[in-house]
Amino acid sequence: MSLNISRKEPSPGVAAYPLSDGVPAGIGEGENLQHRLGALREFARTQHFARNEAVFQEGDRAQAICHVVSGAIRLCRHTEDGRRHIAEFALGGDLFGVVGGATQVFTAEAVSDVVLRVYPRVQFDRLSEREPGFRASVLSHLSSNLMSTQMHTFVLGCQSAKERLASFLVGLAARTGALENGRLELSMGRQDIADHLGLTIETICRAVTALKNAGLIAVPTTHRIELRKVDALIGLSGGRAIH
Amino acid sequence: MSLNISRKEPSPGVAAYPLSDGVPAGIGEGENLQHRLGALREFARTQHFARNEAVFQEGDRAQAICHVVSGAIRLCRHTEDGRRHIAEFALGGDLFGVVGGATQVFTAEAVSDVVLRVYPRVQFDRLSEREPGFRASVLSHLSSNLMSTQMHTFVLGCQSAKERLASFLVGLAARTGALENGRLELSMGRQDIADHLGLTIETICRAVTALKNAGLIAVPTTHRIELRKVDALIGLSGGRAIH
DNA sequence: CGCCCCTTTGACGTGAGTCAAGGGGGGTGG
DNA sequence: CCACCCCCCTTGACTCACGTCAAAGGGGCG
Repeated sequence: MSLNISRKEPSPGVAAYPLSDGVPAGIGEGENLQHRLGALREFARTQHFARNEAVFQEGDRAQAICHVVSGAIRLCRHTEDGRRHIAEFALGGDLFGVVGGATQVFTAEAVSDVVLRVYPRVQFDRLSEREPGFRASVLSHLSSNLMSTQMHTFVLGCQSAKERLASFLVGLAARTGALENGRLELSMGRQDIADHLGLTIETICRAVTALKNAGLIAVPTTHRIELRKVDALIGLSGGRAIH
Repeated sequence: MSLNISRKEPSPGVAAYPLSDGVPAGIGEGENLQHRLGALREFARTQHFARNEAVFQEGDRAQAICHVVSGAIRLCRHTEDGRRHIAEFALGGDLFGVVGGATQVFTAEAVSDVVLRVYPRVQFDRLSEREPGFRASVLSHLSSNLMSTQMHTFVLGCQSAKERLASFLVGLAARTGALENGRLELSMGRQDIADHLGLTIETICRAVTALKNAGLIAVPTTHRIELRKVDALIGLSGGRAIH
């Protein structure tokens, strides 16, 4: 298995490099992890969380694999002195809680009202022991995740505020299919974006304004962004999307 | 899945599968991936690379899994406008080239003179298809990698220059066993450290000087650092090591 | 209608980047 | 064995992007 990183499929989660096409990919294996979880549907339960409610905390015993049905989740860490880092946003279709040891590595909080499909880890682990194809899917999922995280690392290490914002918007658009029509729905607030990109909320605001003034985006409402010059945005982002 | 993460050495792991729940962390598996590669020894060849020589380039066809016998490798990306990001340093005993699709995601270059043990990917893939335990090791390896990368993301997103340097030194010390005696050998130059931490070489120099003046480290030679106040360094690093 | 929370903008401060000018160590050649 | 040179590291002076602090808008909901 070449640990192939599925480099295509826009919508149902996983996509790591939405922008780089071309590579004959194929984690063989056929189905993605979300799909395969269907095998555990009898063990799953559906749960609702209100905006800002915590699903689990860093350090909690890891007991659940979560599938976002609707809404958005932020996976983050807090430091004693109040800094916060958001590693990732899980959107509709995405999984979280998969990676880690016996305890959760991140705190998971609802960005907006959220519906989750929750699978017991015990069953999940059991299935991956029994079913090689399932484990392959896990591997593929992990692999995608790793690529995304490495992308993020690059963004944080090398890019300016405007570039980071462009990377974020393009990445989000690629995940939600908004690259087609340019209409992007932001479920998270400016502070969340800031903590994801290693910037402050004021800098995010100024970067948004700058992109708007440059005609690259329009901002009809705070939580809706229209991509007006996608190519320019992709250029700014360095041609590599975050997520 | 428990995808146990910690790279913590003593790995007298027991679990039959890394996915088994609740097992005390520590790369279970008994054997790690490096060890399991022994099964492919008949296909391996040993190669030498001089300082700054490239092992492969980003975009090359991915054909090899590499095991660092001695020396150090940097895994990096370049942008058109000359920025460079070093995702990771592979030190003696580490593997690289495992993750990715049909093409390399990173450029790999020798930081110092290097000896590699190179395994053909074809054989590697074949083995992981045949041998579930092997695939489990791959998964475990990936998982470690992901945790490291997420750590790195946190460092880049939240920390100041001095904190980043402390994180780097502590992480490196933890990997090389230098936490014991505090004697740390830096195979990479200041520019490499800068590109790894998202800073400039001048900022690295100033941060080194600052830590030195604060008595946290001593710098007998450019490439040797002695950790004088490990606790303080760990405190600065936020208590979480990079690698 | 009005409150509250989030966002936006402005004015100013600062940590890191940039530019430039020395050092110093190790390898090479004489 | 010494001396020179080259490359990298270090330091200083100045700039600038981003952070901080403060205050003024909105927009949604009671």
